[in-house]
Amino acid sequence: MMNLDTNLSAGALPVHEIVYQDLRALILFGEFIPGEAVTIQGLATRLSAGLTPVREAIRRLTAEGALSFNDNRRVCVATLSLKDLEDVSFARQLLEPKLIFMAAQRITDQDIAALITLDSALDQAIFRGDAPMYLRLNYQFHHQLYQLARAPILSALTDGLWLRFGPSLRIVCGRLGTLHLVDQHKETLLALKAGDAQAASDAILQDVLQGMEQIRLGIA
Amino acid sequence: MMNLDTNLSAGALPVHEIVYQDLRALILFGEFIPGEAVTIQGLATRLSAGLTPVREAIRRLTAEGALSFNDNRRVCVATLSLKDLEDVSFARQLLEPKLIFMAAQRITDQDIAALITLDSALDQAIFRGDAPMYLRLNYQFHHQLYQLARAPILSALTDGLWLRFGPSLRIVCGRLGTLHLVDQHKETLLALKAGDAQAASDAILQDVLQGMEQIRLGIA
DNA sequence: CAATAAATAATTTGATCATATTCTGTGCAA
DNA sequence: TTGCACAGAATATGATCAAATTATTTATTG
Repeated sequence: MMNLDTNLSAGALPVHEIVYQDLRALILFGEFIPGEAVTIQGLATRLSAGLTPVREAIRRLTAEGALSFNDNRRVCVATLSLKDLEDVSFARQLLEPKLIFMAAQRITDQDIAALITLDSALDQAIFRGDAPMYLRLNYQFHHQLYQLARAPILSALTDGLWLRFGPSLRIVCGRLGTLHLVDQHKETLLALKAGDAQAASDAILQDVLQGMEQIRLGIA
Repeated sequence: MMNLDTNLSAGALPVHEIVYQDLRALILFGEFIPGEAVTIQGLATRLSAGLTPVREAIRRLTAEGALSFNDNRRVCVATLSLKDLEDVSFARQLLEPKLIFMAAQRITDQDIAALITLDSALDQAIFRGDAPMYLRLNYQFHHQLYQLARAPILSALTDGLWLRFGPSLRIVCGRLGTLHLVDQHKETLLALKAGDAQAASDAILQDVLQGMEQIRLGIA
């Protein structure tokens, strides 16, 4: 007899995929401390999964630089040195404006409306001091723009960079209230509405620089 | 009694690591056709390994964009569209010169000597028409330079790009004899010897452009 | 005797595999 | 065309063994 819980054809995701996404989110939104040990069995228990799927998810995130595989064969959350951060920052400065430039050329009014909604929610989260939500929405804002660029490889590269500094975001959370910065998202949205790809690209560059600087202050 | 085959303390690599490296090399040096199906069991047999380690290696290479995970849950060697190639090329043009610039600032005479040896072997391979060896040595030449830059994150990003166009290199092999191009490796080495980081960086950019163009011609 | 070092035991964790289950596509029959 | 059975493949689990860490005990030395 067919198990009723079984995922049927359409939206069925393998467990290793789900574990990957869950673990990815945990890392991306500062739920882990940089350098923290990650055990296979621990994750299997925490996420109610078998060892093999967890193992697969861990290898994947290791390949993306979110986790590091030690000589002991143990895995821990990657740490980000100041030097590393500069490299991440360098790459983001090159990739992200390009992506936004590409996105700007094919963005629709509907897309822009969605981004505005997202950005409003983001403002709310800051106002409420809801750090976890802020981190999620801020990532989403950028991620949505990457998607619009229709450049899967560049998107993947840039997305991957977030995993590098994700664990360090935990520190930024504390500063949430003290962020009295020029809101580059608003600038970006204005440029997008005006159809000015270069201005949007420039605004995002400023946003990236601001973001990277916040992290630098955090880990310095 | 102790199994004699057992890997002992020192240089023991887990099977999943070995499988990863083997599979990576197969992909990187054009042993697979773009789009070719890759089965877990097939690889396990081919590489004399169990299913779990193979599975882990596959997930890792999927994360790096060398393999693609279909909706069917089947895995195949990633294909590279012209659009994809442009993105890879864009990223390489930004990252690789930077890496070589960094490398040039800390390179030693000994390092340069090693690169010259490598490059000579490369010339020999071209002369002999030994395509597989050419591919390996060409990658090694670049990879060595990445290492010298001491920028693990940028190196990893750039290394990852090779996996994207690796499967397409198979086509370049046929042209080996017809490559009457200015040898940018020699230019790079001269600049490195002269301690001119900018010139080395420029020379590598030319090499990247040449390489990407060869692939473009191949897949067009 | 106290303090440190060495050895050993216990526990945790990782690696791998054999096996059972589920999924996907295909061919056949109604 | 639709439904159903079958083969090939992927998925997932738990068992088993090996390696590494931690805790404990014992020995040694000043």
